[in-house]
Amino acid sequence: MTSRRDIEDDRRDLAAMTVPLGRALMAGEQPILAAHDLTMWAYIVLAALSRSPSRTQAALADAIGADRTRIIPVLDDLQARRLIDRTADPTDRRVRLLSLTSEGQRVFRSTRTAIRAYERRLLDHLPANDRRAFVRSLARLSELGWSELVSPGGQAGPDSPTR
Amino acid sequence: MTSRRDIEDDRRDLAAMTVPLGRALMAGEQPILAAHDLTMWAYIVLAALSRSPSRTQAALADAIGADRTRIIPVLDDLQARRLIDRTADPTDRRVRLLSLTSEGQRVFRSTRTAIRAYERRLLDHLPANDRRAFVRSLARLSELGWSELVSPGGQAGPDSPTR
DNA sequence: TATTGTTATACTCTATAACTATA
DNA sequence: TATAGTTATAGAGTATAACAATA
Repeated sequence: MTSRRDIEDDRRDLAAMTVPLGRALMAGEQPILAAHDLTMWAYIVLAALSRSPSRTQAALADAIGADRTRIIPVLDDLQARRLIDRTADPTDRRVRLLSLTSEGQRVFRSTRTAIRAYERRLLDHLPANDRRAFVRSLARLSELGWSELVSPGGQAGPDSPTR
Repeated sequence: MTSRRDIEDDRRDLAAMTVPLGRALMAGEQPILAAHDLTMWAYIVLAALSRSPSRTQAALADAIGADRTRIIPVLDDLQARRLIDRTADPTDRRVRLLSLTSEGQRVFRSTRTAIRAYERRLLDHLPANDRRAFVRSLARLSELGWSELVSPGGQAGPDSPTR
């Protein structure tokens, strides 16, 4: 007879399930983002600034796991479209203070609402209990931080990539 | 008072949690794969062939969501190391029959065992119930296939990428 | 001298197109 | 002519390095 443990172990690796799922989720968001005239990176920036304004671009890049140099064209565009404010700090003119404009907030909220509707349709494939546990677990693992994810309970492990 | 629904909706997007988790899982597997002298793609190929041998390279590429052209150097290497058999089908000499050698099976199994141990340490961060529900849900969603993931219950949606 | 932001360059991964051989 | 496999090339996305401004 086959034990419960054997059954559970007969599955794909977590990475082999998680990575393609992530790609599919990004692809699923794509048309929604396009309908709101946002790129993925632009949306990520708006989301980060909606959580909290940022005092430097480097801090923002760090918060979203992006390279410092890569968000610059994104910020240029968002600023030109008046979705973010980006002003030099008077007390340290090297620094750029970043925050959402009210229009930026509006665009972000409406985009996120559409994305949540998409996610709800997707999660409908799971029974209600599992659905809650799944989202909760995902959130929990996401909070862990790079090094604990890469080598749980363990030593150093490989460095975090810039993104 | 805040409703349960509001609390649940105050979270990151699924993609924003899933994609970084996937990257971390890949990074976590990296040292294990290196210790077994395998690249990620080599491991993916071994895993696919362990599930079922493949009659053509194209079918294998398709099964693992890879480009036909990209697995070729991987197969060259695995063959040179006697981890896979790769012989021309006598009935159609265009075709390459692919299967694991017994050494390939051994390497794959021992690598997967190490990866499972890593995953277990990681999943220890979740309560036992959630852990089971999480893995079960991940498996369920993974079975859905690209188009259902991208536009659940919906229309066409963007094409699947080659990988 | 150190740091923020920026620009220019290089690199990695992936996809596309062109070629060979079989059918 | 169509298909499997292969090779060579081009493209996207990303990271690295060098630079200007400010502290």
